[in-house]
Parts: sequence; structure tokens; C-alpha cells
Amino acid sequence: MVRISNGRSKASGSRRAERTRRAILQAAAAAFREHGYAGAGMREIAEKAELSPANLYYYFGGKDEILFYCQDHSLDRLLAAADEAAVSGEPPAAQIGRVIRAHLRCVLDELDGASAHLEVDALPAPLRRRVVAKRDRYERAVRALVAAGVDAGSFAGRDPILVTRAILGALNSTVRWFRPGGAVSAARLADEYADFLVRGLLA
Amino acid sequence: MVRISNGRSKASGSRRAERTRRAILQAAAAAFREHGYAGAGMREIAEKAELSPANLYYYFGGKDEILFYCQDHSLDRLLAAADEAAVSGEPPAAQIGRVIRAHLRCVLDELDGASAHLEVDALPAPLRRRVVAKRDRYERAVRALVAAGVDAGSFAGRDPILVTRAILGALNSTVRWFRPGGAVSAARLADEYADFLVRGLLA
DNA sequence: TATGGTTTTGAACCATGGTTCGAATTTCGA
DNA sequence: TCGAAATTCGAACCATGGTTCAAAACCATA
Repeated sequence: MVRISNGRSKASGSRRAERTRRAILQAAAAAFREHGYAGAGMREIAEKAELSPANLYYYFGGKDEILFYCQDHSLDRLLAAADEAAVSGEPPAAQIGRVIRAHLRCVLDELDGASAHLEVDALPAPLRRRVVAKRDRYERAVRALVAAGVDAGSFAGRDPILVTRAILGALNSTVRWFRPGGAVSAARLADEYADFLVRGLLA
Repeated sequence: MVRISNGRSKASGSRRAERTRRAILQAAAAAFREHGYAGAGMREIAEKAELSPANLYYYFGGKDEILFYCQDHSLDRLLAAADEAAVSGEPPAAQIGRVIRAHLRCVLDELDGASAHLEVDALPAPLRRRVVAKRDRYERAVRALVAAGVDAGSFAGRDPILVTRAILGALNSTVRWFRPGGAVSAARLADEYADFLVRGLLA
């Protein structure tokens, strides 16, 4: 494990290679969400991506590196959404609502975003550090929005750290039971969650 | 796997046997929380329980059966707390607050309660059915309290199913980051979470 | 102390699964 | 079309980890 040295492993050039890279990450994310990191096998990931198990090692250094890129990619999405909300100029409640909806969209609609925060401990130390650092950056960004609302007086004076973790915990746990095509749509879920959680913040 | 036939496996008699049974469950729960079900090894569980790996099979049929009893035990605790709140005669908001605090106490204070809801899919079908049934019973109990508040007009008219899942998701996710002896105590966490989540319910 | 049941264990078994390797196949510019 | 680079794969390697087994150690009772 941990045979990654530079940022990109080999084979980052061609257009086609980049496509199969994406396909692998998507297949892996689906497998991770179904059986967890340790439970999902390379053979299963290969089958979902429609190529041989050995071929995975042409694109990635190993199983852990696949998990790393899954998490890293979805964290980039989340961070972008949080930054976008922060500069929107809307009132704090609307900003948080934006972030909640964007977060759920990332986690539920896009297949490869589910394993963003789950199973960080499965990564070897150097990769884990990078993911944890990025995840903390996202958590701080959300927390800053909460704290801004508290300072402005529109939110109740609760601990922003705890409230932020409660919100993120509620959001991330949706991947455990939500299934596309089920009784509730992702859009309705996002609306209800946003209303409920934002209401909890208000003074 | 699934070599369990009757409710109790062998060796349920002596007082001492029952003690080591508990010790094994506690050690296993700690290991599961640390590395997940698939990630935690029987040798690690044995070491934490201070006995040999082979000895585990004198008390339990296998790894999956250990997970089953972990989940079953903590679900009993949660159900008892929910029932207790339901018959308290307090207003809905106070009842939900009670359940939230009890839930966090179960999940954070008692070491063997952490893996209650996580990793249900790891169980073989027959055991999984039993755990899922009990877990659903608990979720319905909490949902009934929420629905009662909505009907009484003290809660906003949101979907009780989604709101309940949001609450339980926030509560269960605490085991991912909470560590006893850390910056925040379990009691303060419970108070903040209860205030925040109950406030989200109010009309 | 002798005896039968309970409890514990070291060692090995065996399936699973991540990984490697060398060759075959495909791709693509010259 | 030719040949080098990129891509794919079957097969095997090997460590890990759940599990089994027969024998030893323990413990209560007669």
C-alpha cells in the first residue's frame, strides 16, 4: 500500500484513459457505498467498471488510492458549493439552506460522492492526512456560515461546532437509506431537510 | 456462517460465562467502532477481551453472531428509552428531548452500543431480518412521537418520516467523532443536540 | 485425590482478496 | 502498413483472517 508518490499516478494523458479513470471511480464509489471499503472487493469494482481486476492497477496504485480519489473528488465539489454560498450575499439562513441542498445533491445524485466522509480511517496515514485536511476545511467553511448567523443575531447562540456536526451528520446519513427511484425524491428530501435544519438554527 | 439455531448459543449457564460474554461483546463493539465490521479482526477482538481467538468460538457461533448480539443489545436499550418517554405524559417537545438525550447516552456512554445501526448489511439474512425488524420498531416509536406533535399542532407540518431520519442520522453520526475525555462532554453534547433538533421541529 | 464437565488454547486449515507479472491485444502516429 | 507505446487480461502469488480441532488446563464436586 501507499505506492503513490506524486499527485497523479501514471496514465493521466489520453482522453480515453481519463474516461476509464472516471468510470473506475464511479464503480468503486457504488461498491463502497454498498458494502463499505473493506467489504467491497477489487474484483467487484472491476466487474462494475467492465474491465479486468488486473487492469485497475494500470490506473491506480491500489485500493486505498481509489478510495482516496473518490473522497478527494467529492470534497472538491462540496468545497466549491460552500464557497459559492459564502459569496452569494444572501442572509445566513438562505446561505445555509443553499449549502444543505448542494451537499445533498453531491451525496445523493452523483454516484461517486457517497463515500466522501465515511471510512477515512481506512486510508494509510499520508493519504488520510490530505483527506482529513480537506474535510476539515469544508467543515470550517460551513461552521463559519453558522457562526456568522449567530454573530448577526439571526441564529440562536448555540455552539457552532456542535450544530455544524449535527447538520453534517444528518446530511451524510442519508446515503444509508436513500435509494434513487424510491418513495421520496432527492429534491423533496433536500427541501425538507433544509427547512428542518435551518429552522433549528433560528433564534 | 449462520450456524446459530436457537436464541442463545451454548454456554449461557454459569455466572462467569455470562461475564466473559459481556466482555467479548464490549471488546467487539470497540473494535467495530474503530475499524468497522469487516475491518476489525477476530484476533483483535480476542486481544481486547484478553483471551485467545479460538476461545471466542466457545461463546459465539462466529463473527456475525457477535455483531448481531451487539446490535440487538443496544436496540433493546433504545426501545426501552423510547417507550419510557412515550408514557411520561409530557408534551411532545419534552418527550423528543428525552429520547434524544437517552439515545446519545446509549450510543456514547456505553461502549457496546456504538455499532447499533451501522453495518446492518454485514449480517447474514436471517440475523439481519431480526435486527432490521427491531430497528424499524425503534424508528417507528420515535416517528410516532414526532407525528403526535404534528397532530397536536405544536410541531410544524413536516414529513415525520424524513424528520425522524434526520434526527436519528444526526444522533448516530456522533460516534464517528466523539471521544470520551475530549473537548466536549457527552452531557453538553446531548443538551445542545436536543435543543437544536427540538427547535427544528417546532411550529 | 479422583472424576466429569467447563473453559482455554496453540496450531493448523482454508477461503478470500489485494496484488503482481508477463504476455497478448489494441491504439495511433509516421 | 509498420512499429512503438498504450492498454488489457489470465493466471498465479501471497498475506490476511475467519474458523476448526484435538488436546491441555481449570474447576467444582464426591
